[in-house]
Amino acid sequence: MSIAVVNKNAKRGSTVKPEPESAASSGLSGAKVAPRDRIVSTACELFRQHGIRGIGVDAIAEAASTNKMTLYRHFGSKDDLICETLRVTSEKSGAMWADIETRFPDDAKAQLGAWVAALSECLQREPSGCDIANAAVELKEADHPAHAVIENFKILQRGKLTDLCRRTGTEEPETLADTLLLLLEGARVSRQASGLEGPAQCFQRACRNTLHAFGVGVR
Amino acid sequence: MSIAVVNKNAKRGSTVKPEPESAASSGLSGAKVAPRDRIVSTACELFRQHGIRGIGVDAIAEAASTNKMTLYRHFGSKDDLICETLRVTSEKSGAMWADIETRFPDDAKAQLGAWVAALSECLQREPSGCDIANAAVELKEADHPAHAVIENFKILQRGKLTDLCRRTGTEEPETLADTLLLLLEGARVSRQASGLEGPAQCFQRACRNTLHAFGVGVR
DNA sequence: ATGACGTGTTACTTACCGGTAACATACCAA
DNA sequence: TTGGTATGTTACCGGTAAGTAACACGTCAT
Repeated sequence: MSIAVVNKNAKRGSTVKPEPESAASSGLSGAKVAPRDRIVSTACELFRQHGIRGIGVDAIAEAASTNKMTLYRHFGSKDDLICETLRVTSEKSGAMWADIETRFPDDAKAQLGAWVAALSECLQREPSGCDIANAAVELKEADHPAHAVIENFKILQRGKLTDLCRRTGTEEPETLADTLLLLLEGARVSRQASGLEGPAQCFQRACRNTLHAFGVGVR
Repeated sequence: MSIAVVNKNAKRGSTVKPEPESAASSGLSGAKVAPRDRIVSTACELFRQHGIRGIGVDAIAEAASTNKMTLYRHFGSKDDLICETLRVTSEKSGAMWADIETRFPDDAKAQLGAWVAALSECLQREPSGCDIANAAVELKEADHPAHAVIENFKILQRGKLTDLCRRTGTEEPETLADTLLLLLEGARVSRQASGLEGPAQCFQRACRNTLHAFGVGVR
């Protein structure tokens, strides 16, 4: 099983102090990010890169410039940490929604167009698919606590999008919203399996076609 | 890390012979399935149930009514076995295509309709998404041999579908095919994360709408 | 009978990984 | 100063996983 060597029970090579603030891969410069936050953001990144099962807590802690004990003081278990990263990811998505709403207040059609554009752009940038959906694929144990977070996010996302579609005045807003969600999830998973030149490349066009078919001409 | 207890270095509980032919979960009755084939079909099943990283070779061998040594005599490594299961899954998909073609010879529109219907039915039946796409999500190591199999399958599938769309006489057959693929992948991943009542439920309707929009009225 | 061949069995090695214990250190507030 | 709190360090435990070695057994063709 060619498992990528990422873990090996971290043993810091150097004895020197690792520069009190090395910003821990999080873009913020001298913001003095607390260990807990470094751990969460690092975990997000590494889970995305290696998969949830593909990275160990030790490696996460080390990459966050801290250690396993501190990690376990903040999160009782790896599962807890997983749930937290999913929650943070959900919140990021919520921020995107808020941003769209402030940019195009009271203009449902423009908001829907912005949603497609934002996700399309995100699709170009992020090589990995939807972290939440990926977690659902990886965590098959039916009783895993992450499933609650996943379900919650999916319901919220679907509700918001359906609502937005409804505000455009289209008939069958539910079908429109679900169709767009299928295209989105499909594009994200397809991007992982087939790259950017695969079916994912037509995500934006497919969305526009769909919107047009539902009588929601954008722009 | 609440890992489902499935492996624990298999130790057969009974000493009695396990009935020379217990059919190893493969429907065939007294067909005397060879160990190799039992292993492959069992692995397909268990990978789907627990994920590729979630099940060990020992558990697979035991579930196939054989043992790890025999498994390793047929497949040099777990990675080899993974590739083989993906190849088998690809072939099953190929069989579906052949079936559709024989049922509606020289009728591209009917074939496309049958494709949607078949996948939709498969979506109802199989709780887990596309095994190939799931493998792509789980195996993040860029150099994993399975990626060649995955890519090959995806290219083949896309080619076949694009060809079929082209034969319906529609303009932009590539866009139609890619849109349908996005809907399919999306439905499969959404079914895992949100269940059957989620966005996946509108897969068939979304496909019909798309076909209609591309001037390919089915039925 | 005699091999060869596929298979079963047991035991082992190596390695990783989640999680914990015990102790040391730094910093901040009263 | 004192003491609490968050953090760092090291070492360890138990479990599981991939992969291998050595040997025993059955079957089938010659």
